[in-house]
Amino acid sequence: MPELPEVEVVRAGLEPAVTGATVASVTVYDERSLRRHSGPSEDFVDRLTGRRMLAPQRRGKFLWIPLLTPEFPKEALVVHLGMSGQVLLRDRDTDDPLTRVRLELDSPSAGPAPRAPTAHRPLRLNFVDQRIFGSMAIDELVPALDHPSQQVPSSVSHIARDPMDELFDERRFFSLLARKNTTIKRALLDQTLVSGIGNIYADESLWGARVHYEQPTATLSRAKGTLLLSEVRAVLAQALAEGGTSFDTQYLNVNGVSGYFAHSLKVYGQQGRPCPRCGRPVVREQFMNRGSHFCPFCQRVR
DNA sequence: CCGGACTCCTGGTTGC
DNA sequence: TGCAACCAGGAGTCCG
Repeated sequence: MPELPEVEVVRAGLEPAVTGATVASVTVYDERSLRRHSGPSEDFVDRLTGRRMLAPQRRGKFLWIPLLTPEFPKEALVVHLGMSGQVLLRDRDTDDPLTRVRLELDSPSAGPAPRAPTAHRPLRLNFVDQRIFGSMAIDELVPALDHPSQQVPSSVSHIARDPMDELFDERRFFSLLARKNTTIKRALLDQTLVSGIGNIYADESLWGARVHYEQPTATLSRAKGTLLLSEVRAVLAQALAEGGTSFDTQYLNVNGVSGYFAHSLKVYGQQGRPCPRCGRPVVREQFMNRGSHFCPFCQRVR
């Protein structure tokens, strides 16, 4: 479900509430949500309980909260929302259906309620996930391959930087596009080439750049590639500014509020409706076992 | 290396 | 109205 803008909305929403917070207790309601954790759920609970949290970080669609140890942060709580995951910040007496993991926190300041003047207030973090494709895990932090003074969870180190990241390696991206024998939408969805893009924003960006999803990357001109990357950035930035895309209550921010970008979608889910540029009908085709939405007139393989 | 099939799941929507 | 089929923002593995 959630792509970069939605995950970033969650990260930013968590930041003021969890930075400096202490984990008072952890309850695992469904062990399947710990599939990516390398030990039993007791190990997950033990390694999280009593720890202090640092500022949440993100790479692509992966989110993590470094955990302070007496020495230095060397572990993090890694969260992936999968298709249907949510992180909700609640008062200590609020329940959410489909909560798979719950953390009770002592938060230093702000939360969903009006700011309390007291130094520490109780806060509940509910990890909600209908389909259980998302996960929580405690993972070791390792130096980032391209920037060893930064740390990333070991399970995230193979993920490329996202196109909004200052250290995104544009030269590497274009050189891989030129070298690989694949098509452009596959490449946009390949999180080891560029991260954060999912099915919605891939379709929206390709429409913006007038590129067909099956355009071979090797024959994509450098000018088109540059245009496409700028469309990706523009679409992600606008979606972030609008709080992400919510079709229903499947995606909500940490306060349970929907995003507005669904109103701005040009082709995703718009099959049969007129292309906003040329007026011809938007088409949906099956691709990679999911839908690809595009305008056959504006977007052609060339 | 590449692509397709298949896996992990639940619940809302669609269509007969 | 009832129920089955279909659909969904992701990502990993395996096999040919």
